[in-house]
Amino acid sequence: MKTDKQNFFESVYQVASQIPYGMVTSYGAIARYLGSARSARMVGYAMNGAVAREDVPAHRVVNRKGLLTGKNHFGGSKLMQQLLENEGVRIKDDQVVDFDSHFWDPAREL
DNA sequence: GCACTGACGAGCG
DNA sequence: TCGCTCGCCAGTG
Repeated sequence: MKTDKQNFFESVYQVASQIPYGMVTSYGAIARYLGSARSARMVGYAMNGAVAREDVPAHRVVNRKGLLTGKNHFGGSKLMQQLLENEGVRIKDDQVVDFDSHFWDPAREL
């Protein structure tokens, strides 16, 4: 609170909330957009609190391999997969099908 | 106050 | 080409 570090988390939430419908991005992409390309782990950590926020579609954020690494944090169910499939994103073996086509780069779009 | 962990990513062997 | 290790940054024990 009141710390600049908090701004980092807020920035992650804002970027994630700007992800278009049916699109996905990676932690590293967001981290790079924020200026800390090597802080992808922090982005994932920030998403931990983003799940509690409806304004932040954390299910649209996956790792650079398109793997739903965070699905385990979505109540321990396949909710994350279902949410993505509901948006037109096909999931195969916990991985985004045609990830490259659904990839949304904040640094490029924003 | 120190050390380990963690929804990752890139580099090196 | 595949697998392993190191780096980053903040939070928690």
